[in-house]
Amino acid sequence: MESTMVRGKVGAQVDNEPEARAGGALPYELIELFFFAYRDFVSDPDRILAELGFGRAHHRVLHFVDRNPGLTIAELLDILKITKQSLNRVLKELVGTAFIEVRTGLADRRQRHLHATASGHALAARLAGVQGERIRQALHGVPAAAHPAIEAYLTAMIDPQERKQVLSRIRKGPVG
Amino acid sequence: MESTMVRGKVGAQVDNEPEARAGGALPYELIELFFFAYRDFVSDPDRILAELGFGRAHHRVLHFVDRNPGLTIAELLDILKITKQSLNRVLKELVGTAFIEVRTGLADRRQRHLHATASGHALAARLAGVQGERIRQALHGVPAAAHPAIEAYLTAMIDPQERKQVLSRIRKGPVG
DNA sequence: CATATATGTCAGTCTTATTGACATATCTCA
DNA sequence: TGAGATATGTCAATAAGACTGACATATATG
Repeated sequence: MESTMVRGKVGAQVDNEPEARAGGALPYELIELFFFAYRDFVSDPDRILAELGFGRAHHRVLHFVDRNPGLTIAELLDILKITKQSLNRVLKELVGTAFIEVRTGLADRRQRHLHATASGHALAARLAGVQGERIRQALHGVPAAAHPAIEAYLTAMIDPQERKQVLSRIRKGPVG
Repeated sequence: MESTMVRGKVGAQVDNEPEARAGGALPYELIELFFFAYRDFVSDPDRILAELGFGRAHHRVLHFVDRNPGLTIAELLDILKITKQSLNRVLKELVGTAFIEVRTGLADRRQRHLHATASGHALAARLAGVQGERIRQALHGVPAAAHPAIEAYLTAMIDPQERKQVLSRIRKGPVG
């Protein structure tokens, strides 16, 4: 009943993974924990967004615009990995409700630079707040010494080819 | 107010979180890492599923049925937190393609007990395999001593009210 | 000027989810 | 036994979020 290890290592009675053997038991616990953890992680913002008639797509757009002021359409599409048609509706709604502001590029007037407005930033911060609160309480039950390992683990879960780009974007610091 | 006959409670207490802070900067890195990590985590199965004309919904159903043989419709709905109408199409397709088998309950003939077929189990194992591989390589870059902390962290990210139920479901062997 | 680039938009489709309303079989209990 | 309650199935309409394809416009660049 050691609560932490991946289960089934010596599970004699159940032969539940015949063709699964690619070199050991599958980490079912971590697979399912990740699923449930992520679901609850996004549920907090979902409730707030629903009050405003927004969905997760709005959250993602607002979040990355807030974190990367001046982001262009193309950059945002690259981050979100969606098509411009998908982005369009959501972005139009966020602009229409004045949570995001569009400024024509100065150097290149074809570009659109996106910025969160004051209310956009407030909403983004509120959404990040509830998610941050969940993270904070989760970290609370874990030795501080292990916190870097958690970050390292999540980082290593990202596709290697994208990892560098994602990290540089994440760590680029807010507002500026 | 919002629940149907099928859904469980969703209303967590509102954690009023006005603007930014509460006791420090928001953990933006972990917020974004979780987002990107989860996206890539599901991308591997997505590719396999696409070949078969299936989507994520099929994956989830097949996964939990495979892991919990004999699962009833009601139990599955409780795990997935979707409506029976949503489940229906997906489940019908999985049954129609013989990845899942339905058996009428013996004790209670109203119930339907779901089982993965041989091919269903093979597919489930293949999907869990690619996800497990990603997890394994991610764990590789983290000191083994910190592995329990990662599991503890993910567990703590789950809603407290659900945590116990989720854990018992995850750790219990196949129902048989 | 010709072409490439950045963005916008129209139209249609798909998957996954929703709510609402019923239908049917079966179990339970008074 | 008969009246509900329960477990599941199904029809219909709708929505969010994504997609492809095609085309339009403005601007930059060589």
